[in-house]
Amino acid sequence: MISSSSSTLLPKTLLSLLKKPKTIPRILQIHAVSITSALFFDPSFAARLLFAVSELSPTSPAYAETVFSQIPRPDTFSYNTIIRIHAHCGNPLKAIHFFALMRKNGIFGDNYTYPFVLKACGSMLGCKVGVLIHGEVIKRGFDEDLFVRNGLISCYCKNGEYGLGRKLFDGFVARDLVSWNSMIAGYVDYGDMEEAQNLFDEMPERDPYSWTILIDGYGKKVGDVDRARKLFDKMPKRDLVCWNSMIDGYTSCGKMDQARELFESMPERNVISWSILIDGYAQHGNPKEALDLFQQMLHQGTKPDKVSAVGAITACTQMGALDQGRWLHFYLKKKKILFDVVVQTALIDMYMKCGSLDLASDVFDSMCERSVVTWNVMIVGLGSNGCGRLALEIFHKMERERAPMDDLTFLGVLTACTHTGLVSEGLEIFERMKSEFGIEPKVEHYGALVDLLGRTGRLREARNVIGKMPMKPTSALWGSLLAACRTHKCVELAELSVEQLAKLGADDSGVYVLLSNIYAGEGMWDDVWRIRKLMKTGGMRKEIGRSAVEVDGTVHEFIYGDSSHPFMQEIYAVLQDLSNSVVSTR
DNA sequence: CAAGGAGCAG
Repeated sequence: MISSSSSTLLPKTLLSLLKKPKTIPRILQIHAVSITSALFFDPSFAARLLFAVSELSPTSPAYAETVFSQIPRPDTFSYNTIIRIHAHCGNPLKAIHFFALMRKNGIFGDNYTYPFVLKACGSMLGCKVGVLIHGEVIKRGFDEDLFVRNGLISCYCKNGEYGLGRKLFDGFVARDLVSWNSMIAGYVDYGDMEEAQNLFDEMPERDPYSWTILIDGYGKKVGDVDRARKLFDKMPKRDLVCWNSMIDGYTSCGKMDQARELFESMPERNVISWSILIDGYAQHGNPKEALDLFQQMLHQGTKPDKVSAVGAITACTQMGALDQGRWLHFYLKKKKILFDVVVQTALIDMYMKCGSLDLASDVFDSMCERSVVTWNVMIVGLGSNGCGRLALEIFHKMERERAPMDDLTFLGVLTACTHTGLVSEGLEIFERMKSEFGIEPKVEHYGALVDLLGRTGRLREARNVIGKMPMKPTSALWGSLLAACRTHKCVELAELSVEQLAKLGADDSGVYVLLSNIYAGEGMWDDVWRIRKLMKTGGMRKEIGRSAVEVDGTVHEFIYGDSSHPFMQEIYAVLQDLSNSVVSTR
């Protein structure tokens, strides 16, 4: 038991306590005062503490940096430790930064340094830095070290230079399992399963890593999940990771039954196994099952992490299940699941799609860090809830804060403008999109522009947008022009749209229904009958419209023409009321 | 006086 400290502990005592990684978080908390004074009095204490922090899982890079800054004259070991932490936590730039700092201070590192640095290069910095490091490795005589050499292979392979990796691999006098595995992973990453399989067959011995690389490759890279399964069944010794990988192979191609079967027969599971399945159900249109599974996971005593939490939130979003979403939000807060940008963004999206603008805004306002996705979700959410002005406000806030934007930001703003009829504002932003923000409009943006103009009756301009856009117009573009023609009664452009849709092979029943409605509206009955006949001979049928909503935890489904819902009368009364009030506000 | 390279969820 760690006693709560009234007196200050000596650095030596603290260090002996820090030997057990599991208790470190508590020690950091309880003995914060002692640690501060130890940092002050014992010059080597910070270095030891830094190492202790690096052993934590999850590590806190921010805390590690604070500790690092307390080290008076960091040696190679301390630099290695801070570089390792950052490389491991996915901060490659930071890792390289400390590598550079080390060099600046006249320390050149040892053969322990390079594998960390190479990992950082491999993950995102590109192999140009890798090539530089390679030169450095040779210069310092570390090129005989297998750890370093394997690090180089993986760095090259992860940057698409698998040829360079292979050259290194072939030149090895000695290889170990990791050399083989790194090379095979390189081929799999590149999508060359044949070469990967060849190497795999040539291997003198294999471990679960080797098998998993191939299973994962067949399952996700090439979608040959049956081949992956054959390998899986042949494996002599299976570990947790390869089970998860196999399950993920099934979920990523939508074979949820097989995934579930495998999941049920697992000897042990971790939070990743649950997350894979939860997310799989959420991604493949079975959010109810995803939520059930999430509950099962809690029941079974597995603590959810950020990933599984996001999966469950997404499932709520898809079902429009506000109550369950709110409960989840509350639960995550209570259990102190880390709230990062991704989780919070998922919550905003959920609240928006459930129509709860206030709760969404609460989360948004409480965030100290926001990603592009966060802003986008906010803008899209406000727009689709009919608050175009508010969406524009968020966009302008983004501008003021110089937050990075992407194409989805603009798509969101344009759509928001369309829904609220803010034509001039939308046009202005479309103009500035390329000139000021340097973002090239895609087909979707032109589509939004056509919608924006079309819905307010500026059909000629909408048609000109389609005519002048730099890429080939898609069927969706003609479709929205057609829809606009229906609202604003323009037979000529409607016929043109249908003609173009037919050329693109996108003339489904809905298209002809629209056209015949337009004819009917203009009293052109001959044309109406012509279209109806055309539809009948073409074997087309109107698709049935349906929607679903959650109330008090129950999901209600509505199908066009179906009157089996117990509250049908009341529902229609409300609808009548709503349409009356819409008419009166116009 | 401690440490490194390869595989699974977003």
